[in-house]
Amino acid sequence: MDNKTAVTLLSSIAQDARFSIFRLLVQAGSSGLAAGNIGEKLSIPNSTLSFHLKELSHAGLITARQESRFVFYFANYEVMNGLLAYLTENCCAGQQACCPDLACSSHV
Amino acid sequence: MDNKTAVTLLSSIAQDARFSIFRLLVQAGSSGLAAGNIGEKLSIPNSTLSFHLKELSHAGLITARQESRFVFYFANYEVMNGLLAYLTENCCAGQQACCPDLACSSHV
DNA sequence: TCTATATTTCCATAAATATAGAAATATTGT
DNA sequence: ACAATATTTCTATATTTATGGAAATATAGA
Repeated sequence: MDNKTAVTLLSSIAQDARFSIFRLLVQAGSSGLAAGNIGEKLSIPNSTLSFHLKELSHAGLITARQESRFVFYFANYEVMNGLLAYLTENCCAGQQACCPDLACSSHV
Repeated sequence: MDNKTAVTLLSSIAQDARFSIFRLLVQAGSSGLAAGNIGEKLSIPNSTLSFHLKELSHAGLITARQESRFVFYFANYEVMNGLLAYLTENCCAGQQACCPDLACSSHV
């Protein structure tokens, strides 16, 4: 993970619609959600939805899989975790205990 | 933390210059960095830097403190951790073990 | 192949964001 | 008050990103 990748990933969820989409997919878990289903739940028009889904999948945060007539989308947990790890990794920068609670446990 | 706040925070670091600035401040730790110092290290013109510093501090990710003739900036670890916690909090969505490694430890 | 349904591309437009020079505004030491 | 230094605002411009209707492209069942 480098800055460029991190910024791309962050940009992909730093937007209302896409943040909501990602959360929905996170909650849907391994069964995923069909594109139409997402658009319905969030009241997003087809073309707009498609645009955002492409942004997310292009960044690598979600994955698409054709299933029958539908295209199912899934949250990519590993990539998300990679991003979080990268962020938390530098959160203490040597000096301990700058992160009071939880987030920094990753690189203990 | 709600979606709106999360998106604002994410937007504030989802940008090359600001991501670099934030990292620099994270590494600087409790001693912080003067604005001019940041601009020098990252080769960012005054006005551009000021714009980005305002974005970050407005979002709440960094804090400013006047010290002598300089304005020192500091990473706001707590806010950052709050964001990470919010992200990881929903990363498993009930079903366990969807987050193989580290990031999800926060809400165990 | 025809039809119905699902999703994506095309397109034009709108809105938000980033950039940096120049001028204005602090702040402090003398 | 003056001079020196630091930072911010103002301004215009450039660039990127978001939006959604309409048309095009899948996909699969009959």
